[in-house]
Amino acid sequence: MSPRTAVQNQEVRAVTRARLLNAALELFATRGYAATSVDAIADEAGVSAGLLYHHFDGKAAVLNAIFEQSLADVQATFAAADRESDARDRLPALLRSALAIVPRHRQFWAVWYGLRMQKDVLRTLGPSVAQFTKAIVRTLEQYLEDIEWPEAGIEARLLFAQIDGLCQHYVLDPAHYPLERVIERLVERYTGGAHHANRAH
Amino acid sequence: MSPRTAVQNQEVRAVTRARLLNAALELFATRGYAATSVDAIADEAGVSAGLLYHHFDGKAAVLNAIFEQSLADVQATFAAADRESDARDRLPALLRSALAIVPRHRQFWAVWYGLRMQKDVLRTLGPSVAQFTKAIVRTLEQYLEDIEWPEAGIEARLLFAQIDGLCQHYVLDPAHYPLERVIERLVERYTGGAHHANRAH
Amino acid sequence: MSPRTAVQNQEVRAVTRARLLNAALELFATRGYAATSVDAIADEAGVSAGLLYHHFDGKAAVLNAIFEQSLADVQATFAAADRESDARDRLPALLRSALAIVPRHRQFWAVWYGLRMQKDVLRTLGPSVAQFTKAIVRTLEQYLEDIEWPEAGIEARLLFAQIDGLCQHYVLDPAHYPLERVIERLVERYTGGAHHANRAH
Amino acid sequence: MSPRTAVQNQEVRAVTRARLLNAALELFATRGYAATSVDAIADEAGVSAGLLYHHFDGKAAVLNAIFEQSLADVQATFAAADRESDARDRLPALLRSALAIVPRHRQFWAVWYGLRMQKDVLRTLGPSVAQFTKAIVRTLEQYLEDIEWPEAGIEARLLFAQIDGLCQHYVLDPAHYPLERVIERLVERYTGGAHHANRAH
DNA sequence: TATGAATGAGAATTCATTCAT
DNA sequence: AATGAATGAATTCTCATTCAT
Repeated sequence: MSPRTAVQNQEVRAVTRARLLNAALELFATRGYAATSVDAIADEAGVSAGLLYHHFDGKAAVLNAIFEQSLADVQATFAAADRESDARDRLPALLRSALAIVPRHRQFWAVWYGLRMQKDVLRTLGPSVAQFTKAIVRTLEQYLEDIEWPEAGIEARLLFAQIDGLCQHYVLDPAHYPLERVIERLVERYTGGAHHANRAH
Repeated sequence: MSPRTAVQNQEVRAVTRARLLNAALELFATRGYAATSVDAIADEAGVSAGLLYHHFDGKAAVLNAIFEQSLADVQATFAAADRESDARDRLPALLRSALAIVPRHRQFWAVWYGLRMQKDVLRTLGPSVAQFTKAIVRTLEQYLEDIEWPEAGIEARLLFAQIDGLCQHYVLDPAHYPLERVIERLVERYTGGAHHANRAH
Repeated sequence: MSPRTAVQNQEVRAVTRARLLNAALELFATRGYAATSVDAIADEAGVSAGLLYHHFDGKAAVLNAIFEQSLADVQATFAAADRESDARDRLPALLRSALAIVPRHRQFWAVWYGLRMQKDVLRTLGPSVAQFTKAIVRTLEQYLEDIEWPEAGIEARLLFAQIDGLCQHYVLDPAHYPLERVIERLVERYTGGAHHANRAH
Repeated sequence: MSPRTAVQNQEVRAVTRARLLNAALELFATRGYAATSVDAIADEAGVSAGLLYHHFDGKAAVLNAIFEQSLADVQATFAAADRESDARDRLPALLRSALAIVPRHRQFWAVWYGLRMQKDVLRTLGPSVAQFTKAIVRTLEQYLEDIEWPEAGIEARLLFAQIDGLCQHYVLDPAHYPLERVIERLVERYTGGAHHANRAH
């Protein structure tokens, strides 16, 4: 009774949706959310602007979908670190998982860093996004306390600053940023007797 | 026709210009550059939108002026650290100067962090802005080499990540961020035998 | 390919068509013709928007079909009054038939009253619709002349105004409008010696 | 300090506003509210579409302004009838004032009649508009009771139906409608001993 | 210097309609 | 017969910018 089968339709829809999301992600990342027009997204995706509205309620909904998509992956990865049985392994695991996440979601991070200063936009993105930053600091602080790092509260701020900062610097110039070496250096600092002796020599 | 003297006019001009810049800074910081209208800036400044065009060539020029204003101060402050005679004092001086700069230019940093992922905007801001980030990393690397820090290249990345990251985290929540303590912790890490022992014990 | 017989298909077609017309009537009546989208009609009818185009040439054709459907009934009812053998019975018969027609076509009247001021829409609805109003006045005038009502031309205007007006007022609030009593009052006025006493002479 | 004087500006603004309102009234009346585009209004007014938004919040606000403008005049005229000292004069005064109002606001009535079936539009027009019809019926009923007309409640419905209906029929064809004679006939009916003779006895 | 009316280009969004299946 | 993905034109609205005064 249906022209295409339901499955075929679902596939077509999924493909178009993915193309729109990719196009939007690309443009939001390079031009910024506010400076990207719906027309430009549709163009980049190779479809008409009207079609975007069959898939999303509007530009804001596209942004939302991007966040849902990427944050789910990010949180899943962080959750994996949390399942390490030995407390000493959690921080390295988390740091190394960042090494994997950041390049995989390079454009998403560009969007995120371009928006996170604007509270009105964040408000439209649901509470989990707004709390994202705070949640990470709390996790880091817990990990540091678990390995009895002194002044864990302050150190957590510094550690988070390092992760956040290097993530951005990588995103700004992924071709040249020595992400792996920087993260390994970071792992060293927070590993084993590392907090007794800062250098591995 | 004009009841004002030339000098009075100059004063009025300067005041209006400053009001426009402050208004723009405030709005760019909270709403983002692209999402801020010229009308909104003029409104916030308490003048007509038309008047903005007597002071600036357009919205982009206002952004430019904001960068000139703030970057000049930032660079002057960093230059002061550079004049420390003892190489060991330069890094602490630079870190502590950040402590002063960041709160003073809180809104500027919000604008900067909201824009720096967008290469097209940066291009309109002149080459000095685009090179800003790289220049700082080079300076940091130099300072670390001066104190014979091993792997200064990688460490400079981490150090910059920390500075950049904490600056943003402060800007995101200035009321609660323990900026001073975080920076002092940072100074400790990079002072004296600090690179031998990461903790102050 | 087709598991239905031709007869079954015809039945299904008729049902779908009726559902579409009902849905359109409902929506045109409450939102107005121009403000009702084809999608909304299809939704309300529980079919896809595409299917509407298998039954009608477009949105305007749906409106046309609604008019054909309802006007046919209206004119048939009025024609019945015309067949009264006694001239004195015609007017009461017509008035009482209105009592029956109006509630039966409540939504149609809402559409009609919402559109009849717009000459461009009327033009697309065929000449019979445009002449509808004038035809009724002529009939009323004839009926009044038949019972030798003085100034039948002017009185026909007033009588039509009453019919038209009460029809609208009923449609605006069918739950509370005392349609029957109002019409009976109207019948009284135009019955028996009423028009002798009715004038101030 | 201002380029044009404040008064000059006010005049220019008022002129443009009036042109927009006239253009909108004209188009709403002939094409209907929903079918009239903002572009068409601006075109008809001889200004750019953007300018409309310097004067009104949007299309709905234009409609609102039209209602405010016309309803104020209508209600003022009806209020004048209410000030007649002799109860017997009130109804004739009200009827004759309609004779004056209707042609003066011909287009407004076309808009009103084209919209009043759509409750969602009315809701945007403020409560006074929604209650407009009911308020008139109540007034008419009161006037009829004052002159001891029997069954004033039902008669008020009929009287209102007549007024409303003839108003519409006039609006539909102002060039040929014998408005004055119809209203005089109406005045006769409700004047003097008419209501004694008017009943079917 | 300053205003604010005015514009035109472009933004987001809606919608009647088509068409492959 | 029926679906729903897709389109393109139109619609509402925003906004940077100009200009007469």
